[in-house]
Amino acid sequence: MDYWSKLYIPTLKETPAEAEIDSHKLLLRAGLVRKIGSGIYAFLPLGAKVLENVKRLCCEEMNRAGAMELLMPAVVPAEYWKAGPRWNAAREIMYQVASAGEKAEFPEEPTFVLGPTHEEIITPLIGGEATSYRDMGKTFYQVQTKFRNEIRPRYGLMRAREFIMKDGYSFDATDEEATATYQNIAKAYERFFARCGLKFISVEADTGVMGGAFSHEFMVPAEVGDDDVVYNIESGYAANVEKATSALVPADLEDAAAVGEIEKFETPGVKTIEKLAQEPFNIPADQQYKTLLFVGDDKLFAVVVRGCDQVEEAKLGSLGYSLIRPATVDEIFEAMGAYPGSLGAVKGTIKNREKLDGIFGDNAIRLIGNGVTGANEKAMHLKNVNVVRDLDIDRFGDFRKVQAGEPCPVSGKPLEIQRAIEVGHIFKLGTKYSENEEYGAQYVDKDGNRQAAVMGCYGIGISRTLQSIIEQKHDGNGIVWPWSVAPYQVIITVLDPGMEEADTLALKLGEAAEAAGASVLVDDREERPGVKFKDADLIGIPLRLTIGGRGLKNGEVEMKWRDRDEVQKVAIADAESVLVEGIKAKS
RNA sequence: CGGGGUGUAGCUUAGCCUGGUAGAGCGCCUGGUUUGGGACCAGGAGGUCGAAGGUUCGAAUCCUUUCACCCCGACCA
Repeated sequence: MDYWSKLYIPTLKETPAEAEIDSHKLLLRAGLVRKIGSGIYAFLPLGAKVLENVKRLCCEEMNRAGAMELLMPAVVPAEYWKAGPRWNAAREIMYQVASAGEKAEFPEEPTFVLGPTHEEIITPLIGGEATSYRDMGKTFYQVQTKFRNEIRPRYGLMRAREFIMKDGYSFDATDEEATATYQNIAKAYERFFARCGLKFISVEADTGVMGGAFSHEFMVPAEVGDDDVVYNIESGYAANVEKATSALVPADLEDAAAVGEIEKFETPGVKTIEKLAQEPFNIPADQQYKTLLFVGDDKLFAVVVRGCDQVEEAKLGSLGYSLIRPATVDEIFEAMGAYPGSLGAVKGTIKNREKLDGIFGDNAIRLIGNGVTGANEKAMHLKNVNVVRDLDIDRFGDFRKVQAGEPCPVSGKPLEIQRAIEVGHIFKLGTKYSENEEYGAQYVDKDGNRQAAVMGCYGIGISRTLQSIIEQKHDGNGIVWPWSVAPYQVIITVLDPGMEEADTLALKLGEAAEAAGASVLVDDREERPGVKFKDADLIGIPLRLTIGGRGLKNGEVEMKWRDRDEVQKVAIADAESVLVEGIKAKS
């Protein structure tokens, strides 16, 4: 049982100007965190308590799933990363650590880095010693501060440069066992997020730089999220927009026959899809081919989509390049002989075709059949361009961003899109990290053959989950903590501290609540009642017990749940049993 | 990295255009009156106006440089 007057809970009446979204404002106003720098936060005592609660729930569910907690270093020798498969892609987000002291050096190549994630550490750590098939079927996890040089930290703990993460890693002997482990952890994740009181959905996700066979994200629907989730409730289909597909292009679609010879026509001043869609040309965007150039691992390539579609850059990952960026205007001109706005992929019109490592066509352009595209000449376009006959496509694939209303790939019903916060992400990695002989993780199977362990990795943003709970559980008065993570579960608001009868009753009921398993905060401050009620609401304690002189005179105390409006008056004689009953119902 | 914006007391901010003793509200401290949803009165503490340089008799205010932070975009495991 803690007494407010002995604690440090600096609540704020006014919102600091730095906070934009409700959960960030409440983190600050309720005295949970304070900013130290951009994307760098300190947890104050109350915030530390919630963090600990979220962490504990996570550990409980991981343990229940059979995983083992360990702890790896945050400062990591850079060789570990250099030996791994993604040093080039990942180094930009890693903070470097120089040697220390007066003779500190800051070499071009980092000596140490601050760990942004730990595949590169655990693979040699466990893989180097786990040498028998008997050592497989193990899952490890840790809860640790992670460091990532986010280009733009945002919204308090939502996207921070230093944050608390639970990261887990599994090693299995076979692909089937690895899939079973993956599904087992996915269930643990669902239990964890449910216990946090969150509404969430799990969606198919892009594997990104992490790589691997497949992946799911755990998403908390919220307008302030950074991701778009594509879903259909009836069919249960749900995927990150980076990964989502639709049934827009029928599987049995027959390619249109050519309708006539290609015709070049003048389009003075036309550099955009919209311009071409207007008078006097009137060519709808969905009848135009849009040609975009990218650079993948220093090689130029082109992607052709419909004029009305957007390229989903995450999907370009399937092309096999490890680093992709849009091409510059100069690079485009050198290859195509034209500038953006006049580009096209028609055979024979590209000035330096050999400079293009490939031309990739989105499946949906087949819906156009015969359409219009740039002539790779200023102010000229081509019509009657037939997909099969005329376009110089090396390979078709799914490269476009799905839009709301398109048919669900499972049910054909319209897809919906919802903003969401990514709080967890799991990957079935396969053997990407384990197959390397020197660095990786191999074991010897029953038949004496050397095999690469089949790995998985599993992340939960603990501090981000904390803020997501606030984002989803708050009202105009403050936070509404779920019982499971609340910093205190019961607050006893003593309106007349110093009145012996009130203090004695508070102590008695507080002890009873603790005996029933609840954590208790007694507000014994010399403040007016209004201040205490406002503060109790702001910091979001689930159950409030009010003891005041007026009530005592009538022989009663008040009980109020933070997430309900009604106030329950309870006779002092019954108070203990009613309180304990309420606590038992929650635990 | 591109675009926009802000730095004045613990928090919210006025003053800046048009240079002339740095102001208010909240919070804090003392005393008093209050006491069931962020009380009132009186008194008080707290600021090198983000930093450096310049112009000027004089700079929070004008100029230059720089740093930090916020928002949008790009990026994002």
